[in-house]
Amino acid sequence: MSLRNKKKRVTVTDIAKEAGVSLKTASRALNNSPHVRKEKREAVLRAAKKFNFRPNISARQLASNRSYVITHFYDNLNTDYLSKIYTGMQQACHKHGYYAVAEATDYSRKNFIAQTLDYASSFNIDGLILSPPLCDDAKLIEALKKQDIKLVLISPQEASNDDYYVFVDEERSAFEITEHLITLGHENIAFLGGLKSHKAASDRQKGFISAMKHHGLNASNKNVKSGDFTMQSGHDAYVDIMKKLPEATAIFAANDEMAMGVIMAALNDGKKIPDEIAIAGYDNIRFSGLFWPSLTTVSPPVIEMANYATNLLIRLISGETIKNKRHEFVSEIIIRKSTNKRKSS
Amino acid sequence: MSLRNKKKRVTVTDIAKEAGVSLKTASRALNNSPHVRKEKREAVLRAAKKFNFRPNISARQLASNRSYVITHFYDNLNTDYLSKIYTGMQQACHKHGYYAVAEATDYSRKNFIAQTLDYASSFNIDGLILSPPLCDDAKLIEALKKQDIKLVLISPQEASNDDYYVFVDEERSAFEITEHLITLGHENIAFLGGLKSHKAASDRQKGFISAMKHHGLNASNKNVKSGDFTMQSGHDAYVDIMKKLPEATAIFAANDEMAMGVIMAALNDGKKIPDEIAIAGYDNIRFSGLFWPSLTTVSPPVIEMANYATNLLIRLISGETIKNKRHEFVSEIIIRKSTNKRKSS
DNA sequence: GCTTAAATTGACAGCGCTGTCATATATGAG
DNA sequence: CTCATATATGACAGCGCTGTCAATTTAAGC
Repeated sequence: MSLRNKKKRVTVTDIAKEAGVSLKTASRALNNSPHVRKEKREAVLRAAKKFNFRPNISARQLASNRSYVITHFYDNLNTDYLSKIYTGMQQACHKHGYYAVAEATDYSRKNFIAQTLDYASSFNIDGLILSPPLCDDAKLIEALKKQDIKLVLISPQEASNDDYYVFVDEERSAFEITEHLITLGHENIAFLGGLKSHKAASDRQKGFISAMKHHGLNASNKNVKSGDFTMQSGHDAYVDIMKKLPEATAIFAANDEMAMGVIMAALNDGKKIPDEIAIAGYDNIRFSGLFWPSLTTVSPPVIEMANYATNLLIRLISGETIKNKRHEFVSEIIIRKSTNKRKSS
Repeated sequence: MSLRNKKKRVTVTDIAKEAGVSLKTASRALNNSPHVRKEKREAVLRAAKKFNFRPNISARQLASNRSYVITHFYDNLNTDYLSKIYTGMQQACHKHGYYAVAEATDYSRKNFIAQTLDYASSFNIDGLILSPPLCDDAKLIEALKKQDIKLVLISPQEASNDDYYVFVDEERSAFEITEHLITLGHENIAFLGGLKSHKAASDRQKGFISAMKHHGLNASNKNVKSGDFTMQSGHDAYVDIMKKLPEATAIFAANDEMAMGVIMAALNDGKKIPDEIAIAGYDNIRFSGLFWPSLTTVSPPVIEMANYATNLLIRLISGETIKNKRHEFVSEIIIRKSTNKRKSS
């Protein structure tokens, strides 16, 4: 059994001595407790800085019966998305001395809820971030709450009055990117949507339609197709669109993968992109910037959302009462090489 | 300050009582210490199971002056790769009661090493996983070792005699996937390589050439091009290849992104894939399976590598002496829709 | 200035576990 | 069967911090 070299650690006791206060007062000052006189607080903070003090997280965990661990439960294979969430969590956790952990779960498993609860309690998790699809499982959420585990949801499909959550206005972004195409001079624009059951997809479609109407453009059945979010379906949709709406000069797909499928079909069809046909996507997956031509798309601020959610969670764990249960984010429109001014033919 | 409900926790003391042994013996049994008689060990384990005992990690951390945290330091934007490493670490950490943490660093920062050391010591990290490019920074590694932090490297470019590392045989996989093309009947195969300074890329090129030679096929300058790993460069390379080697019926690119660029250029060129030209890539990025046509490629077992590396690290932390410093992995060839039998024209 | 309430401070115990070291028990050699 | 050696076990302290609660100081009211 080898042990880490016992370099003498700087402890709160050392800081307290240096600052001329008691252990407990030093602890309070270090933890931003409001019940510390200003001069003492400053003395403590000065001493901590001088000694380059780092609190021992394990000791704090043990004494306070909290884990200082925040876990993101997910069941999702989109590593792009997961990484962004993790990054945002990390940023927030760092600042407050928490650990961020990401935990894959198997949503389809029979006793999923029981296993999840078991995990959360055995690791003594303080707070949980839930992303789709887990954030829409009312039973899971209820069970977790019963265990007194704090929760923040990311992009739930249904807004609940009881839950804290962050979300992004999909309709607005779809409106904006459609408007971008219109501003470029496009008038015959097709929309390629996703599954109807998917709320985000239908929000995006709403945004498209209202932008078209807002600008006095046509948005009938001829302009709107449905895919299943795969590249293949984007490819097939292009063929279909060109049959029914050959005058189209722009296509807006409800996700990047379909947009890429559209691009490939268009190239295959001998069209120049973006000059003969402009193509926009949605999501800004990592590959969108690497694709060729790079894709104009909507970029949801996932990192910021996760950061905000984590901060919120930490405040909840600390016992703060927070009125505002929801926080809205706005996506950024990223203009790349797949869209351009309509060339008058 | 709200506190977690104090449900009575099951502690080692409870287990010890139930099993009729001392606290310490129970602790030993629970930790697989060899110095426990069989019957007592079994009694303890039975009691632990009966009470559904979960050790309190914080207490263990505090008492043993170890953090039970393993961190992956990286400076890499490839979220696919990072997620896989994290998954592998998680699997291993779970089994041994460790926490897995992933930490982005900024390698280009001036005082990078100092900051990294500071981080590692303040979080009391027990062990570190280093991936490219960090795993090739001799100075960093030396500094870390001086702090008595255990290290395992993933895929370092240079094999060191002092370091523990896992790696994958790139040359062999490139050989195999080339052979796959040859078996399909292709004879005029082009290779699209990467930057020469990149060891993996040149290993892949070696594999290609030796497979060609092994089967008595030509592998001259005409067959070998260089790209820069981007999709755009794959596109450009296709045009170039078709100029110099118009009889080519297959192209093997040293990474998936270039392979996708090749596919797009080929489609644009009016070629049917895979019937008129077969295309293979390398890396099996997430998008390879979603691409259309889906990409035949080489899939390095990143999760397994990270899992192994983490297990190794945990053993090192526990003080085991391990002779074998290196462990080799073999990639899998994944055959999808971008390659097929050569159609005799 | 005196009383009362509020804010601030500190002494102390103890979170649940492991390391140390002394003690007890088993095994082997002769 | 005895002594020496190896192996197994347990008593105890203490890791560094926070919660509790009582003691002290300060502010407020009149």
